[in-house]
Amino acid sequence: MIVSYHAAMTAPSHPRRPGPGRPREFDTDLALDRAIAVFSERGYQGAAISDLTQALGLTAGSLYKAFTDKRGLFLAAFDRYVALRTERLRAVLEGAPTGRAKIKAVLDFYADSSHGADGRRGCLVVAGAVDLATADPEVAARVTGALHLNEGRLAGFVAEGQADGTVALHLDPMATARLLLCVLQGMRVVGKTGRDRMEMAPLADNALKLLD
Amino acid sequence: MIVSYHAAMTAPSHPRRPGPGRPREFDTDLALDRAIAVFSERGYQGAAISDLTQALGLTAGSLYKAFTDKRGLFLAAFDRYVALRTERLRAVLEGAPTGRAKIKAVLDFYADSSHGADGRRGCLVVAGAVDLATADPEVAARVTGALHLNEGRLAGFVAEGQADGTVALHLDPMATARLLLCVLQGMRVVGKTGRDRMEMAPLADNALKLLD
DNA sequence: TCCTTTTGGGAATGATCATTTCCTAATTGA
DNA sequence: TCAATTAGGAAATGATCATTCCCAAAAGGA
Repeated sequence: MIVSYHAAMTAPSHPRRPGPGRPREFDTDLALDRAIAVFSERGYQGAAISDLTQALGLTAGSLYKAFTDKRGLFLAAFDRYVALRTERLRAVLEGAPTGRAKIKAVLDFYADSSHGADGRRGCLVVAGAVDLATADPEVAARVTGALHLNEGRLAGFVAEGQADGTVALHLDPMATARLLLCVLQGMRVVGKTGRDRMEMAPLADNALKLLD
Repeated sequence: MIVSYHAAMTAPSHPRRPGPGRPREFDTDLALDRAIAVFSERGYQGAAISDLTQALGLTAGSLYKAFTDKRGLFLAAFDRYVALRTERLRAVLEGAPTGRAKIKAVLDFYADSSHGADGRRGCLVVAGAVDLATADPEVAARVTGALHLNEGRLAGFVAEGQADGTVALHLDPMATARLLLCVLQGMRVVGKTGRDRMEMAPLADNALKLLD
């Protein structure tokens, strides 16, 4: 019997329809949250099933019944990671009135995610890019998709800023968005070496110069 | 008998003193060049010894006699990678007269390394950061060292640009260097998803706005 | 020439890993 | 209440992996 004292990190997936059979005793989202941490820290091949069963509090049998595969678990964790980050980003974006303010919020969000223990843990998209982009076409497609999603969001904010007068008109929204994307992903790489807030936070403000 | 048709990628390591015993039949630097490619593409744990022996054209016995360990091979490949990149960077820097021109050269160099097949292959420093930064303190120290080396170089160029009038004086050299470092490492991550030159090259010019 | 040393090569080894299997338990639906 | 279905659990399995061992070969030094 597994008892979850901590709820999942929010963003519940589609609730399971009851159906026949013994009900699942663990919270899938909570398990995926922990899988995200293990895969982010150790990489895909560096995360052994025994590491995962221990971190998720599951036996190998339950893990395989729920997620088919180590690869299936990674894909589920990846999808949840992207959904979770998207939701947190949306929350952070709520107060931002202008295109520039939205880009500032995104930069702050990534600077915050890239320092201290969270920074050391790293980004699952980056881990997927490094460990599986050349070996697993389906993971590669998801990594590409996640980056393009981000790039598109940023391009939208640049265009929005150009419309509201907070971003220079001479900039190419796509090229600027791609550069901002590099700044964000670069923060995640640099953050893996353990930087503090004093080092990362100022990057966000300085990067805004790219919008002038 | 192993015959090397291609010389190593330049930057020979310290030549081996002859000593007694059967002479080594393979070129250590060439072998390391190939190990760099395998580790960069597949990550540390994703690169099996059988992958490495095949790519290096060595048997497991020879590999272990020369490099002790899989870890030892990775460390040797890492050191060679950093040395090789440093030398190529130095070459690219030769024609650059001002601080700004040097930073432009660095950005161009990374944009070039991050597109096409080389971009897909990826950066060994990024791979080390993702796969081993939390698990292997010695590798973590080398990754940190490589990034700090780069950061310090960039800070020097910023200060140089401030002295020669090509970089704005109000900028903090360290903070600006750290932001440029994020741009560079971010290019390497984004490049893993297979971007072409048209996408990556303009990033270098646009990033120069950070120096105004 | 012979001894020492180091390498090349390939098979053997032992560990680790991902996955499966089998049994028990807990549900739903009839 | 019973059949069908699904989950929990732990041991077993088979594959893969990193590493070692052993032997033949190629050098230097005495």
